[in-house]
Amino acid sequence: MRAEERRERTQAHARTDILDAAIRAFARIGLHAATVQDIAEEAGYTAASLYTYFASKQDLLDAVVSLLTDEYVQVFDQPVPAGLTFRQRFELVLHRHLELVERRRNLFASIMSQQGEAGAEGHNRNFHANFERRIQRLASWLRDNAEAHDLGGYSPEIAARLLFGMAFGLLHVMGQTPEKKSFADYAPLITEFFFHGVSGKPQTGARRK
Amino acid sequence: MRAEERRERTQAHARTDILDAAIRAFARIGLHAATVQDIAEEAGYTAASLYTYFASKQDLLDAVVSLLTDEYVQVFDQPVPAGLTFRQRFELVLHRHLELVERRRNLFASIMSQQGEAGAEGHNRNFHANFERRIQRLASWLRDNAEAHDLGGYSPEIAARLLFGMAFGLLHVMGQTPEKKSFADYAPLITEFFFHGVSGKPQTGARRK
Amino acid sequence: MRAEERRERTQAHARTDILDAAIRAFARIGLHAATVQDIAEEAGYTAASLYTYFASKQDLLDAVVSLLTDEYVQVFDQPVPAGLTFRQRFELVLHRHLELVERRRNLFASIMSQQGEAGAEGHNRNFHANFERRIQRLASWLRDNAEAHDLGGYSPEIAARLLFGMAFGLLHVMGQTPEKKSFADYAPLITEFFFHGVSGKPQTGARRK
Amino acid sequence: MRAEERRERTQAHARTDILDAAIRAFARIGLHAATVQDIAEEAGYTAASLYTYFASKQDLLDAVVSLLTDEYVQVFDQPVPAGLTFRQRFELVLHRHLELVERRRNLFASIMSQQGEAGAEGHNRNFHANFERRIQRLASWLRDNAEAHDLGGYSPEIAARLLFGMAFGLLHVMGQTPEKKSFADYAPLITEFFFHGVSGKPQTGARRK
DNA sequence: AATGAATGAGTATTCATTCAT
DNA sequence: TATGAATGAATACTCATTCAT
Repeated sequence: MRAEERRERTQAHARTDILDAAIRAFARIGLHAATVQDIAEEAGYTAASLYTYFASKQDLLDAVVSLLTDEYVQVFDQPVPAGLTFRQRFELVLHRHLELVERRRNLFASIMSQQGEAGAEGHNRNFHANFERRIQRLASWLRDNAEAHDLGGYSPEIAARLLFGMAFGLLHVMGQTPEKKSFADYAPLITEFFFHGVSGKPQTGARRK
Repeated sequence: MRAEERRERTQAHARTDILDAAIRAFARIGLHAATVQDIAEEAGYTAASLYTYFASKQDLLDAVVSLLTDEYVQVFDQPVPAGLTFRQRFELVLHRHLELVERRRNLFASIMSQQGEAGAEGHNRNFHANFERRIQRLASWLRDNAEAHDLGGYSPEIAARLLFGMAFGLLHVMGQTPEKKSFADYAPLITEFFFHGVSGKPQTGARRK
Repeated sequence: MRAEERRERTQAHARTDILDAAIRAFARIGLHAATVQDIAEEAGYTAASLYTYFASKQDLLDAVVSLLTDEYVQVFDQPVPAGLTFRQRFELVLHRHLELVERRRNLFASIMSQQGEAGAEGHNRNFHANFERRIQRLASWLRDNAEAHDLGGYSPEIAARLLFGMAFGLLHVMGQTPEKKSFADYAPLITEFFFHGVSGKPQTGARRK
Repeated sequence: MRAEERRERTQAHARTDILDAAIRAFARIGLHAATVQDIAEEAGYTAASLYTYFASKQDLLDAVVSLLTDEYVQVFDQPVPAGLTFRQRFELVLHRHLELVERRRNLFASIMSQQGEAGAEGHNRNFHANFERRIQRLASWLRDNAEAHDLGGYSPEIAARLLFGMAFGLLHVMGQTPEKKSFADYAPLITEFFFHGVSGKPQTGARRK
């Protein structure tokens, strides 16, 4: 039946719209502060209507987190030009990720931190699972792309966590620096640091920003 | 008047007790999930009584965050043995910080992430301020302790954020690793990575954990 | 037009199907707990579709109650063998009624009690009316079948209410008694009690169950 | 401590007040229809305040049902004049019960019927338990007061259920009869019927009402 | 005729906060 | 100073009902 198909697609579209709206609402109001009402308004629905598409607020929240994780993970599947060195591939992928993070800035931080929270087991299980999904995908990418010596003996997973943390640490620079440089512009800095730490070839002259 | 002094001291003592209780409650129940009731119970007071010492829940929360930041910042003032190299001093201070973080594990993550949250301006201003206080103190320590070339051209502030992030990134390894090693045991690894990134002297043989 | 007739018959058929489903749903889920959704599912329709056949949930509920009352009332019109005494006819009709009640067990109790409820006038008016219809039909049957002395001076209506109540009172024995005897099996006991109370010819030996 | 005692008594008093208000609200609005809001208004509290005294609406409802059952059961412990026959004691106790039922009219019916409802197990368990408590207490009273032959072979429990049902059946006469006779005035009629059914000494002349 | 989708009006419950005692 | 009691403002979620397709 065509009708059914069309309906399904419309339904899926509505779900997507709502998820997008939820992301905006969460980013604007805060992951905790945002009420179902807020999300509904952002989406142009009434609160009751959201329950047509999501069983509960938690369900909606889980879907958002999964969506963002999917976005992140998919970056690894985007093609990269042939002939690049490991470091070049590294920086390219990092750059793409930082662009993503920039778009979802507020949420990224929220989600990162959420899973550190104690409390009602259930709530955070999903946050944690998605965080780990990111880490594991990044680790697996490292495993696939780095030669044995490229990681200098660090396990891909540890390296992934360190890298993830570094990006997170820099996230808060934004808004601090007068020149509104894009967050993605930090890709070279992070890359350089990842590869050589502070002992990389010390820049003579001006300090690196 | 002595009486007044005594009262003040008693009052201050009560505040401290409550703050400690709040920290325990937040760690156990979660920063968001913990109610004033929960904190009061943990402190052996009634909820109403807390308002004798704190103007609002937010006030209490701010005090907790400040307290934790104070703890962190004070580590820099603890004496270090003379004659250590920069890297040795670095690792020592880092070790002490990781011990601190470990003790406050749940809260550290919560607070880190909190300031990423958007939302009702007021709520997070304090989180952000305290986060920055940590960063700035760390940066200033780096400035005071590192020779120009020690940071390889990275600004102390950027270096501080990167370091902070790295530690945060590793925080989640805990509970994953079978051997219940202390979080502070990661000090050498983080130090090594901070100084040389993955390109440090590549370990021949087994990968570093 | 034939088409119109057919349509009407189909429509009536659908109504009946829905009513049957509603009865099942009410019995299974409870008169109050059952939602329009529940009834629709039981009937194989969607909730919206029910509104093609019934103006409102209340309308549907009223129809259910009327249907059950009709069932009850119709028992009086079923033929009884000739030559029976009043008491024999009484027990026969009672037996048939108890069979009916048994089939609709859960609902009978609900409806009995419902009309005792106060509340939004409108809701219960119909419950009450149907209850009274049962009482009046039973009273009229008693009037038609009992000789003046058969009711010992009790007005048929009072007798009807007492009889109705007795049956209701026993309804809750079910499930209590280990032997899963049919509810209709209580017909002789109720009959005997109706005619002689506890002072009927006292059974020597074992007590009656 | 006196203060604590006084507080406890005040608390108990408030609970009682609320229960009374709840009984009024349930009677006026209906057992199901009454919202926490309604009950609170009737009690002169806000809805939130009720949660100081009762953990949930269900808790409050259970307390109401228990209270009414207690009232009923306590009647059996009231002294009866010495030297009365079984039948005289029976009618006296019945009379007192009918007075009680009359005062709580609407609720009695609601509660009677409630336990017949199917649905979410938990909800009705308490209703059923309290109903059975009444039956069992009545049955035990019959056992204690009736000589073996007084119940004509009926088990006390069955007799209790029949009696209970009869009263319930007559409950609906009220409001029908023009003369606003008290419900308790039916005690003699029910007693006579309980002892002899319709075949008691047939009244010559006018039918009994 | 049937339904997916949308919604208004609830509904119980929570919680930070106030205040008289 | 400490608290029991009271409450206003939310908040997630439900459900009967409507309506365009």
